[in-house]
Amino acid sequence: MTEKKENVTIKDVARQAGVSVATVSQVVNGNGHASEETKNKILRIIEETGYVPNSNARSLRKKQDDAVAILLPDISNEFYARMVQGIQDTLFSLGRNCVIFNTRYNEDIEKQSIELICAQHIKAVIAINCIQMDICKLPSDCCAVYIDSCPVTEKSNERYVYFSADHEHGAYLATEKLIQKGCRDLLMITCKTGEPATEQRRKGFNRACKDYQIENTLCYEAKPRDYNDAAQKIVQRLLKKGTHFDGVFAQNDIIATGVLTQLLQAGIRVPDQVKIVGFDDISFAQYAVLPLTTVHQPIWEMGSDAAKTVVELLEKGNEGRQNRVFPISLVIRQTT
Amino acid sequence: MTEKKENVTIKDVARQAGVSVATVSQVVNGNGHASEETKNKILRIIEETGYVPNSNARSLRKKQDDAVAILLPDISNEFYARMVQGIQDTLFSLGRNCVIFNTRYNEDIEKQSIELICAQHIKAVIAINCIQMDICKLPSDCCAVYIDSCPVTEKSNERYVYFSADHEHGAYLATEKLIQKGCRDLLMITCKTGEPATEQRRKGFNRACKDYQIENTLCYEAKPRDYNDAAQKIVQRLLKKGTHFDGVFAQNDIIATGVLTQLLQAGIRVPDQVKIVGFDDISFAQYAVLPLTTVHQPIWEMGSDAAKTVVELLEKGNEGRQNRVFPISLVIRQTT
DNA sequence: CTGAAAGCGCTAACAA
DNA sequence: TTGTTAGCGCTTTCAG
Repeated sequence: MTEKKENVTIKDVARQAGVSVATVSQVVNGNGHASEETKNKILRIIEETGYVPNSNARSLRKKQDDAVAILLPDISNEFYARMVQGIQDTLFSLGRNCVIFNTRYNEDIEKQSIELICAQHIKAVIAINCIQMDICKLPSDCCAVYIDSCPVTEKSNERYVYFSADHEHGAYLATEKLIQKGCRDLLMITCKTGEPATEQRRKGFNRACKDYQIENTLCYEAKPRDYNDAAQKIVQRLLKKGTHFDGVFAQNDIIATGVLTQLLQAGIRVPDQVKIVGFDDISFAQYAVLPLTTVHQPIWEMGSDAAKTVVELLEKGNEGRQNRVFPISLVIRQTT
Repeated sequence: MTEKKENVTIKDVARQAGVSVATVSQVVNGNGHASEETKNKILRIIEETGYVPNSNARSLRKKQDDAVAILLPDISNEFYARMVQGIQDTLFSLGRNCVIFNTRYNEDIEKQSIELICAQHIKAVIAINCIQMDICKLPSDCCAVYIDSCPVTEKSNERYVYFSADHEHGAYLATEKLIQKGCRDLLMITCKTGEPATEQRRKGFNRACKDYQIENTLCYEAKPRDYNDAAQKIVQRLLKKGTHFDGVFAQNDIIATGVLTQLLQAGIRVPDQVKIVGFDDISFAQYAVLPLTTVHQPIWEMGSDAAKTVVELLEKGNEGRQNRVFPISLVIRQTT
C-alpha cells in the first residue's frame, strides 16, 4: 500500500510503523517525547505513504480550526486584494492559512459568512471594512482584528483590536493641497455613507475647509460595487447643471478615475481647470489617464500586521495591545 | 440555555425538542421523513438556540467537504479577482462556498495548497492557470475544472473538464489589427513562458505575422508578480538600444499599461508612432493614460460556468461534458 | 517513552 | 415516523 497516497490515515501510519496512533500524533504535532528512532521511522512512513492529516478531524477534536477568516466587501477592488496579500504572506510564514469571505457589500452574505465561521469553528478573524459591526455575532471565543470597521476610538479588549489608517488626516492633507493649489469650489465624492473610513475622511475634509474658510463645498456619495460608474454619473449630472467646481476630493482612486474620465471627456483640462486628489494609492493611480495625486495607505503592512496580531491574540491573548492607527502620506502626481 | 447561541450541538437541539439526534439530522438535511409537527418543533428550537451544524464534524463523517477550492496565482490581478466573483456568485446560488488559494506564482505554495485541499477532503476544485499540471496530485476522487491550465486539446473525462478562452484567435486578431494599421516591426511581450495561455497567444501572433508576411518581430517575456514593472524595463532597454518597433502586442493589459507609460515618458506618440494592443479587458484598460485597445475575455462568465460545471461534475459525474473554449473579441479604443 | 481508550459532532444503516 | 448505534480521524489524558 505504499504506492497509493490516498486516504492514508493515522491508523495506517501507526500500523506500518508498528506503533500506536497516539505516538504518531505526538510526532506529527511535535509535542511528544518519542525516541529518535521511532520518530524517524514514523517520519519515513509518512513520507512513503504521503500521509496528510485530516484537518476536519483535527479541528473537530480540538474544537478549533487553525485557519484565519478574512471578511472583506470586494475582492476585485485592488485595495482589498493587496491587503489580502499582506495577510497571506504573514500567515504563510506562521504556518497558517486563511479563508476569504468576499461579501459584496451585502449584509446577508456577511451574515452567512459569519455563520460559516461559526460552523467551521474558526477562532481568528480579520474583518476589513465590514458592515456588521455588531461584534456580538462572532462567537465569544473568537479573536478579531477589525480594519476600518469601527471607529478606532473603540477600546480594544482581550479579544479585539481595531486598526485603521489615519483617514481624517489623509483627507485633511488632500483637501489642503487642493486649496493651496488655488481651488475654491470643492467637490467631495464619498464612499459609502456610514462607513467609518468615509465618515472620518468627511471630517478631515470639513475641518480643512473650515480652517481655510472655504464655503463652497459639494458632497455626493458614490454607491459601491461600481464606484467608477457612480462617479462618472455624478460628474456628468453636475456638468449638465452647470454647477461650478474647481477641486475634487475623491474618497478613493477608483472614484478619482471616474471623475477624471468624465472631466476629460467634457473637454475640461486637468489639472488646469479642475484638480483632483484620490485616496488609497492602488496601482492604477499611477497608470491612470493622468497619474493621480492621491493619499497613500500602507496597505500591505496593515494586512501583514493584522495577521500577526490576530494570531498573537489567539495564542497569547491581548497583552495590553493597543489599537493602531497607520500613518498615511500624500503622493503628488499630475492631477493637482 | 436559550439565550446563549454558542456551542449548541445537535444533541442540545435533540434534547430540547424531545427527539433523537437522528431526527434532527434528518430535518436539518432535508432527507428524512419527519412529521410536520416534529419538523416544525425542531426548526423552532434551532431558531431559538441559534444552532449551526459543525461543518468539521459533517465533513469528517461524510469524508467530503462541501466547499469548492479555487487555485489561482495572484488575487490582486483583477483578471483573477473578477473570475472569482463569477465563481462565487454562482456557488452562492447553489448553496456552496469556496476557499481561495492564492499561490503567488509559487510552485511550493501551490503544492502546499493542494495538500490543504487533501487535508480538508475538498472534492471540487477550480484551478486557474496553475503551474502544477500534474493532475495526478489531486486525490483521485476530486473533480476539477481547469481554466487555462492545460492545452484544451487535453481530453476531458469523468472528473476533469478543461476551459480556456480562445487565446490563439485573440492574439491573431490583435496582431492583425496592428498590421492593418500599418505596423511592420512588431514587438510581443508575453506572460510567463510555458503557460498554456502564453503559448497559444504566441501561436496566434506568429500565425498572423506569417499570414501577413511580417518578418521583423521581437519577443520578450515579462516575469509575473510585477508585469507592469517588467514591461517598463523591457521597453526602456529596447529604446536605449535604439531598436525600432512600431506595434506592440502585450499579452495582458497590465503589460500594455507598462509599455504605454514608458513610451509616453520617452516622448513617443501613441498611437501615431507606436500602436499597442493588450489582452483581458480588465477595468483599467478603459481608464489607462490612453484607453487601451485590447482583447476582451468573458471573465465573469468563465468563472460562473466553471462553478456550475464543477458542482455538476461532483454531483452527477461527467455526462458527456465537453471542454469549452470561450469566444473573445477585439475592443478598439485609443492605442491603435 | 509508548499505548489504550474516550470522545469531539455528525450521518447513515438498521431496528423498532 | 423515529431511535439506537457505530464510527469518520484525530488529540489527549491517564496508565504502564
